[in-house]
Amino acid sequence: MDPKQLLKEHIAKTAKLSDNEHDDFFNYFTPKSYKKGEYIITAGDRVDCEYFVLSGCIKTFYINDNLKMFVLQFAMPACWASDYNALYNREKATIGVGCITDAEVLCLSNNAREEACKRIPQVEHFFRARMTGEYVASQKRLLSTMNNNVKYRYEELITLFPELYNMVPKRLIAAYMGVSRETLSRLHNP
Amino acid sequence: MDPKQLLKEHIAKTAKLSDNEHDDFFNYFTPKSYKKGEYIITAGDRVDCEYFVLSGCIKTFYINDNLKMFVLQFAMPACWASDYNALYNREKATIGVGCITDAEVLCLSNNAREEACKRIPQVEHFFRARMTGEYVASQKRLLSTMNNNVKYRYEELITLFPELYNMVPKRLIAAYMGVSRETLSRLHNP
DNA sequence: GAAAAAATGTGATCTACATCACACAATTTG
DNA sequence: CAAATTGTGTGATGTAGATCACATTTTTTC
Repeated sequence: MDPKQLLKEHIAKTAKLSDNEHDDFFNYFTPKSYKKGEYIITAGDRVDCEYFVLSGCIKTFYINDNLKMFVLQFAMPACWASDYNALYNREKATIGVGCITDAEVLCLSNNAREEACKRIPQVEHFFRARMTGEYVASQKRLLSTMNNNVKYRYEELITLFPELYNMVPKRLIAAYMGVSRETLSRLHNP
Repeated sequence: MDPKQLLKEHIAKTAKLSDNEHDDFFNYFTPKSYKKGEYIITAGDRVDCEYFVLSGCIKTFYINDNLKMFVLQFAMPACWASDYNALYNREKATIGVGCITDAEVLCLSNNAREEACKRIPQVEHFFRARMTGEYVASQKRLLSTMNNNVKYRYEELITLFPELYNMVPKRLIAAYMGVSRETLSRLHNP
């Protein structure tokens, strides 16, 4: 789909932008393309942008001291990704962002977002709604992690996002659920 | 501390309200008092308000089908608490809110917040910043849960919030970490 | 301040998942 | 298309934390 249209429909779910305002807002973004396997943010980087996914699939992840990876998010089209702690608090990245497939994104810098929020109240409203939604989703995931076993959570995930089953290697899905790839593999034949 | 002043200083960390604007905003709140053990929100309720804690300690929690409780948050003074999923999406509460000690709060209804956000841009800015912060914190907690063992997370929690050690029963701290009270108890003498 | 209720400690046993090890399959690369 | 790389399946074994059971301590209530 046309990038501008995808963004417009995404925003329309929570905020009301006039066509002029949307044109205005859209100009704050810059498009970029990445190849499968490329990294958009690597731990230690200065983080300047958040990324709105147009096509492909992107992961955000954390790697601990033992080099074990945890996936925070699989970002499909019309999702946003970045290291928000680093972005908002001007700290170095501890979260990485990488491409699971070839991907196109729209980049929005911290400064651009803040300026757009100041100039266009409905843009600030949109980002408030977005962050509220992310917070609620993150809490739900935390609860599900504490409450349900691996099998249940795996089926929950694949039911919610069937695309992931073929698009994403199982070891990354295991890393999303915080279990070893062996354990995930053993769910089929118990 | 004076409720108005506590709220003012809390907001000042992320938004700039003139004294007039703050007076205006403050009028949207209504104060309430609760006794230790009382519930502010019970699962199944219609949720109309979020709560800004003035004094005491409040928990937000989820109870699963086996009646096992998980604590999402210990809200101390200058923290906010509610079931945000229910509040924003006009659904019935699945998260409860209860008082660990006697507590005083300021209630802000959904309508009041939205009206204040519309009329006072810096109020909308404040809530955006707040939700961004909550999202980042929630992700950090998820990572810590997947990455660290109980002992580490317990010490992390008590280091960050030493008040909890004496104020909150250990079984609730266990419920916050998603482990049994027995396991928490065994951390002392391993 | 005695009785009841709630919270905590501690042993014994069970279990979901981790880790290690290696075979096999699929995908990428030159 | 052959070789190298990356991903997946599966057995054997180890372990953190759950669960059950009961004793002890602390707090609440009348």
